[in-house]
Amino acid sequence: MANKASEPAAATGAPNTPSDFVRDIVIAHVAEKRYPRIHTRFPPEPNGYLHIGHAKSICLNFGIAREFGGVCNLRMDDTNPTKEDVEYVDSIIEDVKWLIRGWADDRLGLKPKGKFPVAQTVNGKNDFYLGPVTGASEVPLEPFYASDYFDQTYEYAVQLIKKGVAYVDDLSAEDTDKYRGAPDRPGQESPFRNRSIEENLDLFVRMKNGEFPDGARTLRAKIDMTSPNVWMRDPVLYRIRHAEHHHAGAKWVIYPMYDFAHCLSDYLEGITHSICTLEFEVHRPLYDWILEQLDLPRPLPHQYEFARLSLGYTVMSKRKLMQLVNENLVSGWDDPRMPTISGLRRRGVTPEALRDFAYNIGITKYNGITDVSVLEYCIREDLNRRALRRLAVLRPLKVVITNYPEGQVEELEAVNNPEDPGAGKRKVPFSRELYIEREDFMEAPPPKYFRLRPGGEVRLKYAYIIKCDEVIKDAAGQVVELRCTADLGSKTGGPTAARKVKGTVHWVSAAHAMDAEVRLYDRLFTVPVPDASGDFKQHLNPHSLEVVTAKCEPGLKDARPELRYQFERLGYFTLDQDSTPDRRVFNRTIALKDTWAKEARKSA
RNA sequence: UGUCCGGUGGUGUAAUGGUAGCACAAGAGUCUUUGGAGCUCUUUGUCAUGGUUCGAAUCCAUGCCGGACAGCCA
Repeated sequence: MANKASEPAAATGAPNTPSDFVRDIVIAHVAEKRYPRIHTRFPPEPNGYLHIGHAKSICLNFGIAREFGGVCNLRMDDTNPTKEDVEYVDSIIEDVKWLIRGWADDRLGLKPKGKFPVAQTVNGKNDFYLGPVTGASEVPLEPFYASDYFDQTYEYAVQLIKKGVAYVDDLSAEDTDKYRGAPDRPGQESPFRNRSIEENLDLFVRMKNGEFPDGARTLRAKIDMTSPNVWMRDPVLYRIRHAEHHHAGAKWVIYPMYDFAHCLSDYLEGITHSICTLEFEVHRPLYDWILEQLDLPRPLPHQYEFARLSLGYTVMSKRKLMQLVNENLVSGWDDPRMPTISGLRRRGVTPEALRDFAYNIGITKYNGITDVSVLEYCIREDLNRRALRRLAVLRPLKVVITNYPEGQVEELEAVNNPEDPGAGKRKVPFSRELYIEREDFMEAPPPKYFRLRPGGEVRLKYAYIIKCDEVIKDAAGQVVELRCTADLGSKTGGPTAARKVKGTVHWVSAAHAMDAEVRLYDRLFTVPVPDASGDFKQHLNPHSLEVVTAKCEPGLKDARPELRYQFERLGYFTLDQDSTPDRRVFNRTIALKDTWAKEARKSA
């Protein structure tokens, strides 16, 4: 056991509650009773599958909701119909629920299907609000959608125009670019910047009505073209897109930009802490500006930024992950080699392991690269506790026990999980002909090799000590079979059971073995930072997937997809969805630590 | 040569003016019917220079280095 709890739990007063600068801020706000309730949100754009970097954000946002008695809304940030799709919406919902189940699912804020913000009066002012539903509900629920707020967003845009702080611009995209200037050079005002409010109003309505083609005009905030912050140089608020929206349908041909929609979505939902990644830091003045221009009666949300996750030996951007999928370099978004949540799930990683990982890496504003070994450690630690031990041979080598009677079968007792006595025991059949791992025999082994060699002895796990008498080879000189004799008194409880033998080896009875397809995964890339320069795909690991036919103990016929298995001495495995009743398919989630491999590498 | 944000062992993070700690990684040992797990131990760090202070990783100044930002993407 690590000397720290794997689960943060402020609510129960557990000692190892996560602590970071974001939570420090929340703690201060709770202390001063700044908000009636802490309300966060997780707002992915449905333009790809969620990855482990999103998992970090989910754990932060739902973790805060959980620790401070708040709510975390799941919201689709879907303001760009040309890039989004319901396939992604569905996968996001599944992944989020999977990751927080049994941990923060009671903090998940959803809303009744089809419900929109409702008009209300607060302090004599007009307002819109859409609150969350948590827990069980009699009506069907769905996530929040930024696209459900298009009516309100439009309304707010009109308010900005009436106030004289937004205008319709006729500049082309190219010219908008030119007029913006550069970070170290001020921009210039658009010739359309000083239209009358009436003209702006008229033009904006006509934009909405579809009178203009894509790109013909935009609605822009009127701020300051000379601002040192490029995002304050009259940012675009609305653009024209004659495209059907996956959620809003065909109602709109103008769509709000992220900066305009996001702060308003936060406000409409009553979000208090809008937590995002560092690249939005320069957008924060705009976030605040928009909300402050509108005369909003309720407390305004505030934005806080933290460093996104970078993991070694993988890529994290949705664009690059999509490239791997589209170019068939992986089997799909849920390929077990992908850093996606669905890929990790299929690989056999549990939500607990992912949450533990998120806890361990912390939250800061420093952009570093996290070592994959941290993830691997969290996965192993979790699986070591829960995995059922089984015997399986990945690369079989036949062994005949010459002094063991032909036709005899013994049912030997094997421990299911030494870490968990409650997991019980099982029987595995033993007979004269067995398979052992090819790697567990060497004709001319290097020093410190503890396994089988000609004339040497090794313990068969849960069975006998055997001695290798004869090595049988084929015409090509390949070792194809070993002839051994067993010390028949060396079985557990036997007279010579206590004899010390250096090595213990796993095995499977040949006659009883079940064949299974086993997929062995390795890291997807060969270098720590594949996208450091050039084409990241040139660093793909050609050996990231190896498929073998393994010999498994017969009990593995009953393997269940929700369980985790350790094939002893090899690694952790889980049943893949490609399994059929006739053919089991296992994914290797992760190999066991292999100090022998390290030793062998050292001497090589 | 713009604005904003950062810089603590190899990596990631803590210490919020008072003993630089934790985890991973690495190494040594112990134990073991998994070369797994466990247990014990070890190596390695405050970007630099000044200043404030009894005392600075922490506050101030300057410098250096790194990141983000110039989509009608999010």
